[in-house]
Amino acid sequence: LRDLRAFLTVVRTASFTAAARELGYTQSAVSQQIASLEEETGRRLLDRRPVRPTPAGARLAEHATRILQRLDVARSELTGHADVGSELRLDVCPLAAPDLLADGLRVLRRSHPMLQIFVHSADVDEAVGAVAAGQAGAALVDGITAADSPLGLADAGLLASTALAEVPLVVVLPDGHPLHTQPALDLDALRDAPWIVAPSLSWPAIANAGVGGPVVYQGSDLATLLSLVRAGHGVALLPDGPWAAGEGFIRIPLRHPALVHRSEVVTLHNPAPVVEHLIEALRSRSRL
Amino acid sequence: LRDLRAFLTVVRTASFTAAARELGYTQSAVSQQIASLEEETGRRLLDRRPVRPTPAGARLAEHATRILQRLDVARSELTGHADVGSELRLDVCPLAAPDLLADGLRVLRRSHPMLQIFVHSADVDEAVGAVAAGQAGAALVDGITAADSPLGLADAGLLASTALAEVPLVVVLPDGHPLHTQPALDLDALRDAPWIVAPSLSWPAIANAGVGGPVVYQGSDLATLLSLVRAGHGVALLPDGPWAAGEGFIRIPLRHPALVHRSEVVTLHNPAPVVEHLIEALRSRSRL
DNA sequence: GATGATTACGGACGCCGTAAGCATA
DNA sequence: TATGCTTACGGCGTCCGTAATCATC
Repeated sequence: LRDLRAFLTVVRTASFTAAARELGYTQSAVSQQIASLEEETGRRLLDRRPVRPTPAGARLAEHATRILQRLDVARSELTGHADVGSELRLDVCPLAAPDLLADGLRVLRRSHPMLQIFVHSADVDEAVGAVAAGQAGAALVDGITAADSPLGLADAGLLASTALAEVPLVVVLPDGHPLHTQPALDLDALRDAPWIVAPSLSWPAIANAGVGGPVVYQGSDLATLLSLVRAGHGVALLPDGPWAAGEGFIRIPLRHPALVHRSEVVTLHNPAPVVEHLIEALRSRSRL
Repeated sequence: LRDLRAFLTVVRTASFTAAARELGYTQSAVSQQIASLEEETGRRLLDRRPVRPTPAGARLAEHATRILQRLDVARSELTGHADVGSELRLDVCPLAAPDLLADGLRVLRRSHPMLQIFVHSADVDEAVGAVAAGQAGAALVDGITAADSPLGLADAGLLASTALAEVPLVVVLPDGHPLHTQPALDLDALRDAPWIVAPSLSWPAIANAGVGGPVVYQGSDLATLLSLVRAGHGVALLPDGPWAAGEGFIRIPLRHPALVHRSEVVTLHNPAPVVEHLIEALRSRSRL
């Protein structure tokens, strides 16, 4: 039902008028669509002036997003674009296998010299959404999970994902932290620590492992994050690697729970040949 | 798009006529709906005589199933049934926390003496589907996963699930099997073994761990499964517990990968009060 | 009083049913 | 030849746009 699309647009733009313009309708039509939805559900879905979803409306918006996302994907798969044009958008999360990305791009530039590649830095949700919407040809995403377990970023079977890398996790502590002499750490020991979260690390996996405590900063930038750790404002959890090097803090392997930082490449199930080629290049250079 | 519902019904019944009857349309209407879908996608979705989905049609059916499932859930959540009537259907997988189920039912019968409870044995997909369709009030499901990791049975955010139990896994070998003296086993050692799979154990998690080999029997019954193991026809992977006891075979703990058998209870996000009560009873008796 | 959501009403399009056509077992 | 899917066509309902109304900042 196209009412759902109208509803989502209204929620996003917080305006009937703006939504109508975007969808090519009159504001009257949008108003009727929302009224139709509210009558059908028997509940008020939007507060007016300002236009905001009610709790029920927010829940519906969640469902509607997923529904339309899957419709988009279904259409993309069925229309089966022969190949991407002269441009390819690639959404990447900052910590998702950056070394492999460089290799993959090199391969792609050699085999498709005329292809213009837009590398778009994004968080996981944005990257996955871009692939689902057909805006990006592929997404390099990452997250925390158990070894050999998929990240499960999109709805089941919605998108295809290929594992690229799994690296150990390290707890990053400021020098002089009470725990900084430990050879390895359990998350339990840091249960009430102030966590500084790298944006691309899926916090739910950690929260699920029983770690609580106030989050003092949701970093969008690794340098800032590390400087905050250095200043003693909190501790961070990062994939081991060169980006976690520097002065003023110490890296200690995470012992328990047995989690890893995993990178995957996410695409449609029937990607364009260029994208398939990229995936194969990435996969062949992966250690998994 | 109600075309999708028609399409799914046609696929399920393998007949335009039967689908039309079930949906309250004429066969002509259904034919037009399918034609509309095929024109819109530009691909043949069904073979006729016999009526079977083409590969593209099968893929669309997968998407359509999920889409309509989520629509059902959205409607259920929004209409917000005050409470279940005089009946409550509970779908349970055979190995999903059977001890907790017994406790939960006892609590429920005490607090709601007039409630008639239908306990419906089902596999995971069936159970989850029944909850999504509003046919069952809750489902007790199980599967194999890493410790503290959700099973991820439904699409993200579609249903609410609560962890009930996690128990170690044991490899069940016939007496005299070459490996039967090992104190613990890695799955690698059994890579090419003939596996006998308990239906409620999610095979993908095992396959993902790298275990292959032909599956000689997909059991629907634990006694049969164990007798097959006893007869030397294969090896099985089961949650540790009394159901895995008996003569003629031996249980050996699974050491690697670090997987557990996990049970969850799955419901709508806003279940009826009776169901909420059941969940609370289960949760409070759980060790998680 | 202006911006913006709602209500009233008329026209166009889409969708379903009836009925005829056609292919396959 | 019979079953069952497809095509043709007509009526009814749905949905959108225009325009007037109403509410809120």
